[in-house]
Amino acid sequence: MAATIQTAGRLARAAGRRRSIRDVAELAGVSVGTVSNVLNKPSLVAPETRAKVEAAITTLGFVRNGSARQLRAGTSRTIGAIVLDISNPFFTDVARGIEDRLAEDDFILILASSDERVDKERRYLRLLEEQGVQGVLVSPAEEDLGWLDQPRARGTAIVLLDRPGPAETMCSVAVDDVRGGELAAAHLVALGHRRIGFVNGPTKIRQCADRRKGVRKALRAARLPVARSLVEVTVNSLNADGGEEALERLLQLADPVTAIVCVNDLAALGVMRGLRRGGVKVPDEMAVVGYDDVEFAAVLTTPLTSIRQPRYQLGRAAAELLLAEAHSRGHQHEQILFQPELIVRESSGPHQLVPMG
Amino acid sequence: MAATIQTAGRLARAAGRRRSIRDVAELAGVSVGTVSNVLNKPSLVAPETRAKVEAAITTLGFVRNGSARQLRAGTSRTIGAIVLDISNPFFTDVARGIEDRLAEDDFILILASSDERVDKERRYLRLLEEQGVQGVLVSPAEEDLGWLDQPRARGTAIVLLDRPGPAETMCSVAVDDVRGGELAAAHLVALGHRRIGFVNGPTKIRQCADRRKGVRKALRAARLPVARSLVEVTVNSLNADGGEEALERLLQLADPVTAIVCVNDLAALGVMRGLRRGGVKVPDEMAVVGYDDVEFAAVLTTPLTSIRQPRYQLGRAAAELLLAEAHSRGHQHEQILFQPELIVRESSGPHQLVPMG
DNA sequence: TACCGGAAGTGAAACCTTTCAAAAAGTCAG
DNA sequence: CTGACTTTTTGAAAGGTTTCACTTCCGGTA
Repeated sequence: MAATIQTAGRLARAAGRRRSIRDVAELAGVSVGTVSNVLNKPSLVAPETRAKVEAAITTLGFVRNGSARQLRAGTSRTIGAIVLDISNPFFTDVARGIEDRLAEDDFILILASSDERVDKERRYLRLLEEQGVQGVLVSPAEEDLGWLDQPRARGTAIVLLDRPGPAETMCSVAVDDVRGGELAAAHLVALGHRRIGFVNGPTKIRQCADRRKGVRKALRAARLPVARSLVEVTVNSLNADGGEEALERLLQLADPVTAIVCVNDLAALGVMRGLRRGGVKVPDEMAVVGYDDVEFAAVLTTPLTSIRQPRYQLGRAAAELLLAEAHSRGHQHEQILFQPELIVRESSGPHQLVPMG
Repeated sequence: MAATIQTAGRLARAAGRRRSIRDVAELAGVSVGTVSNVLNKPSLVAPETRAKVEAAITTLGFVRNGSARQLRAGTSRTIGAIVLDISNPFFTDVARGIEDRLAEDDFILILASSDERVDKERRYLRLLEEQGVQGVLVSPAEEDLGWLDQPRARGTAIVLLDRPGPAETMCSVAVDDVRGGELAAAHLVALGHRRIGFVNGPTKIRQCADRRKGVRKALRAARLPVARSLVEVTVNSLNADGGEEALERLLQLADPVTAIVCVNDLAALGVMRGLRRGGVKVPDEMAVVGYDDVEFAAVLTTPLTSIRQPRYQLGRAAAELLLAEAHSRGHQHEQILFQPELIVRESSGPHQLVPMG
């Protein structure tokens, strides 16, 4: 698959070692302390001196040695983030939010993906600690958070990402999944639907459990009998095929549903695909609501109603909290819970009223 | 939108400073040199001594100071990558490939997104240099690569990502976009199409220019008159709306096309959406081919034929090259060009033969 | 002229690790 | 018991920056 088309040319690596602050000082005819001041506290240096030093820096192509700086100053300008899966658009947007916020304070982000594996998670945390990061944002792969105690005791600030934290003891940033499920179901109920299908994943995944809770809550709030108005279908793979499979089960019901809530957009896509194949009109004969508001939800032939999470804001807020925790000594831990948003599109139209059983 | 639900709890930061190798040595009753050896060359240390030291390390919760290590040893285990846009799935997959390859050699990745802005690009490169990275993978925002000369002269290894490099002088990894365009068009020609629409973006974007070249090449190879068999439509925004807009123009032609190649999948999605709205059947009345093979291409109601790029492999190869360049002194620069792959799905069916003009 | 005070610049110590020459300890043959 | 090894441990130097107590340099005032 790969083809090397060219292979030639010798490495032309610069001969000498990297220039140090001492070389700059020598060329500029000042002491090392002065060069350091030009770099860090320019206001303390006379303009002409500063100019001389800056000139020396450019002619030599001097680049500050971050390790030495960090070793001496004892503080870095890096933050780590350990996310569950870097190729998940959710975390990509979160990462972007983190990065943007950090850039404002001239921090940089070291991003690591744990692939939901505890061993990688821990290895990365250790590497980040060694790197001397000011703090780490973690979206933990497991329920148990005990492994974070030691690093915290050592002074590494930690903020939980996409996971509500144990109150009082640490900072966390998450989105209210219960509310999201509630929004989706309440929307359908408001449209007149009285029998709703819910395509869910395994409830040992927190998100699935929470969203389910929200869906049931919405029905109860509308004084609908949950047992009769909600048909739950659980699939193991939360993708389009899983959705289509779930749909088949829902269509075989004696007492059919008129609307379907899916725990994510990929599953919703499968449901919509199946409906089209079966000639069921969306939204006239079946309303569909997804979750996540992924990129393609808006651009489908029948645009998909979905629940949007403030992913970018989540990242920004997490970074904000971490910077605060890392900087100020007397810090109050905060648990921030973002609210998801219902984005109504064509896939959920008003239900043509049928005589209610 | 955000609501703080809890805010309490005082920071319980460990009192003392971080434990150093000296503390470990003292507790274990050995010299610092021995502790260092346990950490770096355990085979040199007698088993009992090693055990004592390891015990001391765990009781103290010692974490090696990476800055000091790097300062002294002169070499880090970090690699930087500057990509155009971290929220683009293309780069996400590439990043994953990079990370996986680096992990094998116990390197970690510092990932930065330039947002296609030259200033951010340069700022990040500087920060990475200061961090003492062994090398940097760059997908440059601009044609000009002069700004990479200085860092390279200073000894920072650089590999171009998703951009064929100037031969001989540096390593690069890219995907053959000309070939991709060729594959798409050749596929349609093979199906019997003799008049093909091409929805493209501005040709100053390299990818657009290259893919266009490939499309034309395929037609010439089939001995079709390019002027008559190819209808090019250029849109500025390469998204679904752009695609739908381009479709409208194509449908108004006196001599209509029977197939459409789109320069990316999002545009293809717009085209398909417009076709469905207009009641044109895919693939019977119009074949559609996209480019990128994004996640949703396979799960649409009419799955989309597309061109797949070996993104993960691209990342792996880039990391491989960078590690090689950073390690071995007498290094031959390599330009790797990956070949894209045609993924045939339902959206491109055989063309029902009409009498050829 | 002598002295003062503030601004500018200096230079050595400290940060924590790795490295390496050399010392110490242990092993074995003679 | 000695000498010739090998294995293990030691201790101090080195790496580049920041920090900070000091010195130097000035213009201005008494």
